[in-house]
Amino acid sequence: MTRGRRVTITDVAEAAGVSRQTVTRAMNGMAEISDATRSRVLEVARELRYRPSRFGRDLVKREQRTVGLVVHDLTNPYYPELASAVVGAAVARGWNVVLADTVHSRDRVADLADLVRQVDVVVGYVGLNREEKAEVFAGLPVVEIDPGPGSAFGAVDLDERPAMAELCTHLLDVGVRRPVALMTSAGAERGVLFRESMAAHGVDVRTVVTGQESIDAADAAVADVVASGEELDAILAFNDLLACGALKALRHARIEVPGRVRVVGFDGLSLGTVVSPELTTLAIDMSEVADVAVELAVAMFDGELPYSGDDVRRSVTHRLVLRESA
Amino acid sequence: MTRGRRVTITDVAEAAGVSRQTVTRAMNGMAEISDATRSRVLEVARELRYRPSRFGRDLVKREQRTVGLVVHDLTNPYYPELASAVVGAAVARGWNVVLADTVHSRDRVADLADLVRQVDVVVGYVGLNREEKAEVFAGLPVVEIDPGPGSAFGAVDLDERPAMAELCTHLLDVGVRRPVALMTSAGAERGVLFRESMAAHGVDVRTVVTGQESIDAADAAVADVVASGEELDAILAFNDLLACGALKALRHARIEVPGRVRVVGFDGLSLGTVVSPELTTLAIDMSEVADVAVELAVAMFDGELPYSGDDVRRSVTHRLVLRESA
DNA sequence: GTGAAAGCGCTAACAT
DNA sequence: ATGTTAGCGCTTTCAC
Repeated sequence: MTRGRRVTITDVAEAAGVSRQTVTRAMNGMAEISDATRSRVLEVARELRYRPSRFGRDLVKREQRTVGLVVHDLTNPYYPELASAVVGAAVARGWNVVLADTVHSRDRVADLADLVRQVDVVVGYVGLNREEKAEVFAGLPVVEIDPGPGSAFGAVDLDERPAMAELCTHLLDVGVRRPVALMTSAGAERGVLFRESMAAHGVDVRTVVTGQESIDAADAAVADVVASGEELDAILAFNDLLACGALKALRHARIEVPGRVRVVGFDGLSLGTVVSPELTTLAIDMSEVADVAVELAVAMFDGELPYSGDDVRRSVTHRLVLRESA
Repeated sequence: MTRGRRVTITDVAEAAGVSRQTVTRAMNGMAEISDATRSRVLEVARELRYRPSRFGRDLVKREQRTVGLVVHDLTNPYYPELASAVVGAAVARGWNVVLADTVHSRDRVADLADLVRQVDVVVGYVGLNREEKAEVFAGLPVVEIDPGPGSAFGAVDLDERPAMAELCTHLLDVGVRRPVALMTSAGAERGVLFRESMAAHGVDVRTVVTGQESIDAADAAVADVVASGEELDAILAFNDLLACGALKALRHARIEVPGRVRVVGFDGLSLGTVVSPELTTLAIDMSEVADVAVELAVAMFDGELPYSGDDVRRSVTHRLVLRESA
């Protein structure tokens, strides 16, 4: 049972009294071999617990392609939906996916450098600063998702503007006048955009900051607002997660949704259909994001596109999904 | 921009006028090289867009280890929590994770056979029949999660009994007399166990079958029961997903939870804390499951354990987590 | 149908 | 500090 030297094709060849090529033929179900020797070789291989080394094989075959998917935390429901879509897009193109999250990482730069050595392209939420990225990803096709302006790599940008405009119209139509933006940080782009859009219609948005991106933080923050007695008739949350937190707080305060307060999330996760009332949300189509990202990465890898610049930026547009909560 | 022959270490060596070994030294930040040549080589490498082949490297270094994680559908929140935990357990041991789901797969046997060629061990929910498994995984360390009796591989069994006993005591204590088991299929083990446990206390359990493992199916099934006017005071769902569906149906029917009907889920997903009321559930510790599974797989790979038999079966125990819904 | 030779791209070990 | 040699485990010619 102790692990010795790895069993190689040569061991099998010797044990079976044939050449290594014959073993290859047997293992890979190739044609030019008699049934007799094939089964004999297979038998020996099994006895020896022989498993072909993927490294030797891939080195010569060179058709093995894998994308490294980097997400922050699979425990945040946004990332699994992305991961699922990326796996789908990748397998459709015959690529493998190796998964890395940054939440389990003590040293992001080192761990990503490790990942980089195992994959042909990287896709996802990389989350390093400019210099670190340049160092870690030198020479590798990378497609960042929603990286903000000035990415030095490929990028899939998420465009919230049209949906945001639509949302504001809807909110104003139904009489919203005291909306709150529930954001993880004061500077969050989504919050700023909401504020500006509503301001254009003469409506003030108060921003409430949760600090953390968690349901509990959102729950607590909204509970505070409610307790303060301040009027509000709508909440636009940073994402669906925070929106769910808002829902919880309002439910505890016995405030009707959407009757008295409308709640809107961001992302369009399936999570939004789990809760009650179901979440109205500014949704992104994850399969589109994944498909565009993988497509871009593959094209970069194939040398059909450069590794940076406008040619490798794409945009995917949010859309307003009206469900029950607003 | 068209992709030619791959740039190899030899190309860089020639272009820089040094030996391949020197290129290796430069690329890998090794010691025995002057700063001058190092930077010259690096410069040439960058110009040529040289990236070392991981296959050549891994073939000689032989320290690259990866676990194949097989899940059914990342869109089902159970699997991401598992995936997150497995990634954590794997990186802690210096292993990579390649992710495969079976929902995107047209031909499970073929796709898993592909996966098998890229990994050193397989962990997860494999979902093939006996013969297919034997064929696909011949000679590979495999750890199945919750495979049921008679697995031919390593296994992490999930033991629901203690928590189930505790749950029944609790339910009876609070006066439950007309419980319903909300299951995906009539034969589901969890349902059977619940029925038996309650029967031991003289309480009948009615089983309601959803067919599908989805919130909507559960919602519809429970709505039916409610509409039928039949009395019920508790629902034990097959998992947290179905429990959320039950919650939705009850909310629409304006039936108080836990006031009039208690609802209990299974798995202990974080999903259960998103909904309101928060879900009471028979929870499994995913990090424990993942850790045990990866540990087992690694030990099998290292030749410290056999590939099947009682030595490679472990058990992880559910526990009752009382939250708001029961 | 089978084997011998050559080589995939890289690094370890041993020169110099 | 740099180069040479050998070889990782496999498959692809190309003989026979």
